[in-house]
Amino acid sequence: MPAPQRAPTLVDVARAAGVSRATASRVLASNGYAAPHTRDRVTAAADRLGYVPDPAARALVRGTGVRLVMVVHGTSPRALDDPYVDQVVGAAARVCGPHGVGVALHWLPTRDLTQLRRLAEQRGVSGLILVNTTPSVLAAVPPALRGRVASLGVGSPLVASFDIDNGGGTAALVEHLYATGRRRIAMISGSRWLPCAGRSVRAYRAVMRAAGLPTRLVRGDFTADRGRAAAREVLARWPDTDAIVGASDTTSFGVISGLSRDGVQVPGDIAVTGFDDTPLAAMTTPSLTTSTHPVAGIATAAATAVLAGDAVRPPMLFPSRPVHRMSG
Amino acid sequence: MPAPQRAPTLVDVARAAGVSRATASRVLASNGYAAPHTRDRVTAAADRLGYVPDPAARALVRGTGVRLVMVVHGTSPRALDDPYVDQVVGAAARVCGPHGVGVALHWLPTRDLTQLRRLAEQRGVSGLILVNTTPSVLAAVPPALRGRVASLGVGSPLVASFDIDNGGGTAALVEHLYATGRRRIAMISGSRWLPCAGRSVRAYRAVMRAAGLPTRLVRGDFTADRGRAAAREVLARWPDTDAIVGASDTTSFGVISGLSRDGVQVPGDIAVTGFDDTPLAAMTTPSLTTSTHPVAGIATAAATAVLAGDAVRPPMLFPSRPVHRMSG
DNA sequence: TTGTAGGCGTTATCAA
DNA sequence: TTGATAACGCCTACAA
Repeated sequence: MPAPQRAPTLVDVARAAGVSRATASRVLASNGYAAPHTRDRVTAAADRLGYVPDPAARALVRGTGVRLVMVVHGTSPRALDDPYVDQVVGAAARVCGPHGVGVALHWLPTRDLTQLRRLAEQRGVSGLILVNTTPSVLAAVPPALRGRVASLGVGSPLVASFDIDNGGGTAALVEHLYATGRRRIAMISGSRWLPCAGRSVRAYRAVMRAAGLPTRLVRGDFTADRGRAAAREVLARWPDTDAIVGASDTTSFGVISGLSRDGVQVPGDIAVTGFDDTPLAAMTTPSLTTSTHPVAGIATAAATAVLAGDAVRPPMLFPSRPVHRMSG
Repeated sequence: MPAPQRAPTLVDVARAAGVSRATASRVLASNGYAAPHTRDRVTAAADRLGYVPDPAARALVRGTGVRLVMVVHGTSPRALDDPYVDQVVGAAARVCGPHGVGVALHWLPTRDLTQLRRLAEQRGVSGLILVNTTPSVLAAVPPALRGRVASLGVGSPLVASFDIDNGGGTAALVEHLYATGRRRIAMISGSRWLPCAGRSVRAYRAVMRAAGLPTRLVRGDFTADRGRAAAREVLARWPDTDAIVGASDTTSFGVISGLSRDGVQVPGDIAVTGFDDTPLAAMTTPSLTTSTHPVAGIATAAATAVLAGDAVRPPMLFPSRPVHRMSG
């Protein structure tokens, strides 16, 4: 038993199994030929020695990178200061260990989408996951990234999409409000430039039209502050409003906070719904009716696909399911 | 202009600068000698070519790993399902890119602390950051990790500590409650096994003793559900309680939710304080008085230290500053 | 089916 | 102060 401390390397395994490096490598990593008997001996030796391939060496020779970059698009670096981003990074970081890679977080300025090209060219980058994807971002994705880029949002023929069915989720909430007697339903939307926000708005419009009701739309930006202000705008323009659909939980927390400061009862006077099912949606008073999304599951799926180098498949739509609580 | 697509390598830089690989390497990475003139030429060439060292090659030859592992200690994998963990991972992921590494997330089961040894032996692991650190975890840290392990919590001679001044923060909150007239102050603590929870409890005890008041202590576990139940326990045992100090915001959200369901007014009847300044502490009704912590800053400091391979320094205590809102 | 040999991009140890 | 040169651990033609 020599080398007591050093981590076992491929040569150690090969020697222990009585084969050459190449054979051991073939069995352990590549899909090359190997006699069943040999295969067994090698895997047995690897297990016994607790062999773990060195990701650096592997990445070097294979030309694959060593880190998965989470690319968050936004106008300022503050785009990274978002619990949603953290959650997504956390989920990706969970699936990275076994692949011998890690997650890095990068802000992609709206002003300089060419950074995408630079990221793609970097050796060391095994793949990209796009967050807050817009059509312009998709357009800026260099072809060299094919097979190792995914989007948590809209996709393209080049970029695999792992998205939430915002339309369906919003529609379900609006229909729920209608079913519980609300008729003067307003919506506070998300940022104009985000495709997913557009889908929500369209769904809201569609349901209202189908019900023969007029729409009441105020632009928001996913922040609570804007939600608070927007709620007042709604009341100023349409004082008889009896429900407000927020584009995000955060928006709706702001809405409720603004309303209650103005002495408006929720849900007595106005019902409020959120979107996302933030952990604390269940904790507030009143608790927030919202739509829940398997965020971690989505990020996990995207990371797994990128790490596996899967071919681009048709967009994957994850469900948005309503959660009925006290606020609406 | 040959090789239009391939990322520039060290040879390219060397050739462009008219020096040898070794010299280029010395200038760009190591601290070796180089004539000022040479140095300039090499850096200029590197800039012009947009040279970025291949982290894999570097890690391979230097024996340094390629990922930073965030090790979260807990009894079940659900220890990873925590916004705090996500936030910490996100912060670390932000500082990783420039170093050519990424973050992986790993659950360290209380039952099997020997996993730490296995992690330490893995090539590919450049360093560890411990979360939810306990003395037993510290004891299980193998010496081989010296210089590349940090703890977000208690430390040891081997493990650098980046911690929050829970004691100071809690004391400030309790003193604030006292200053605003509360005298029958109860505390709902955190999990018994977490050192930081112990510090909070001690601080609470100390302030109460100094004020000549009896303590009212109920054990919590940082969850909202437990907070709700614990609030009722407090009321059952000490019906005249006029303030409750929660060990975490989540605990306190549960407390408030429980109290308001029982018709108790916050802060009218009972003041409630949290701990952590969760994003939504400001959004709830009533908004939560709590203590704020530079979590991202702490994680950033820890990650930076580990990536730099800093020597172990005395524990670094980050401030816990009270935020006065509506609940207390 | 297996082994030999060369190379991936860097760094570090020597001489020069 | 600089330049050859030998690793680092692994994969993959190619040859046997």
